[in-house]
Amino acid sequence: MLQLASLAALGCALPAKSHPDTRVDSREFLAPRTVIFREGFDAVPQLRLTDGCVALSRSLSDGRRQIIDIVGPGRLIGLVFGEHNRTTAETLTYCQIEPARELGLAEFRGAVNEMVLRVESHAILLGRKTAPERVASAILDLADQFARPRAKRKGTTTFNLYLTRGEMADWLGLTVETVSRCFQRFRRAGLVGFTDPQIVTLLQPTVLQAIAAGRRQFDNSNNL
Amino acid sequence: MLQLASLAALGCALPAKSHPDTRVDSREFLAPRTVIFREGFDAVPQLRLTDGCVALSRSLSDGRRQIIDIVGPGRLIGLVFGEHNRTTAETLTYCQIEPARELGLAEFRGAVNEMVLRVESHAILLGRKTAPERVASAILDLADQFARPRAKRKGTTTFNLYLTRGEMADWLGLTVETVSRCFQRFRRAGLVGFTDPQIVTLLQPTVLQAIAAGRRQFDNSNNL
DNA sequence: CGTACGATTGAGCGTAGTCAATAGCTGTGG
DNA sequence: CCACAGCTATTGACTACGCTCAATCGTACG
Repeated sequence: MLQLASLAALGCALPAKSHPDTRVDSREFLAPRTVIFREGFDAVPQLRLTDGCVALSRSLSDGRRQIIDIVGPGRLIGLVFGEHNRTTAETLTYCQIEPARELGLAEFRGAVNEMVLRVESHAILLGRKTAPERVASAILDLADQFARPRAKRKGTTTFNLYLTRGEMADWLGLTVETVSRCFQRFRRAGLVGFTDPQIVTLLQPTVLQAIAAGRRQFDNSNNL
Repeated sequence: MLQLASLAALGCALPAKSHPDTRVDSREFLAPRTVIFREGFDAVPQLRLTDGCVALSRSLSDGRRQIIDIVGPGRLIGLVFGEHNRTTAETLTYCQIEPARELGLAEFRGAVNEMVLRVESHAILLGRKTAPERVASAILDLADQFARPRAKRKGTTTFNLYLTRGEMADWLGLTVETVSRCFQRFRRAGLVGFTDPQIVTLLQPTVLQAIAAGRRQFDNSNNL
């Protein structure tokens, strides 16, 4: 029960009752690994993710998959400008979503800007960063999206890494094994801590930031 | 003079007079390798590329560069939704640009959709495709954007590959050498033809499409 | 209790990167 | 006119990062 206890401690998006069909607050909870909409299908109305974690992905015909973005609470999914969904959206946790109310122009521009900015940053990551740089970037991004503000204010940030190693791999353009090895290297170097593979603590965020940004002097130091 | 003759034959964006400061049609021609706007600087008004080829890129602090998109005639550059430019825009040829007139909603949505679609497709390419798959995808994309319609209607498509091997590498997340090797493999396999490295003819577009899409059976066949 | 799945770890391999040399072309200046 | 520098492309030899394959462990679940 470590898993569940940890989830609760971190404020994971678990429903009051654990049955996935439970409705809370007259809103629907979606179970983990539920497809919200699928790439290529008719566009779905804009949604706002109230709680949980969603992966947006695209696949090649032979099954190779690339997760384009990981979306945390508050952000929009299904920003579609054409007739069809560009990506598949899949929940990674219990999720609460609601139809996005009409957006003001400024808010809309902000949401579009954030989305494009993130995809473009991810393109640099995929095209030009090494495996440890990618994993460090990912850990920091997820901490930023999913660590509770209260936890962040204290010295050490701990958060739930909703993604499996396989999903991290599909996000970062790596394999499961490489992601796992990078995590272990970071742990041995004292940069992050975890007992359960999903519950991660940032121990040296500054060093992680340096690695994520590609400042190479940190690669060989810190007994990596 | 092969270079210049070929450029002219393909309708490259050369000014009537070769001096870069020449003005034609009361519009400005920008010389190749001119920076139009720079990443992080104050946002520039929307521009339409009338003629030529522009690269949008971002860089890491140590100089590693990722070209996010290659823009051909008719498309917009400087679709900015925030206060600062997300990317650097640099001409790769003589270019003609003009302020984009006010866009209708439908047109705007279309432009945004195309932009996001392209970046997301590029993310799959960077994260999940092999080097030959990337190069094949790039060749087809550039043929689509830069081959003249007249040339396309005939059996064989020939076009000017405005990018150097180095720029291809920065676009595809590879190195100069790997790009060059892929081009040579494709040439030996009879998929593309070129004497000048910039002037490329598609000889077996169907096979290139299959490789670009990642249908693996084509990798070992066709004496690659 | 058995099956399934995720994570980890090791051994070996292969794709793409690094380093280096060369050729070809362009533009410059003596 | 030629020598030279600078740049792009190509090619070869070697390296190494990350992938593949395989085995093991722990936990969840029916």
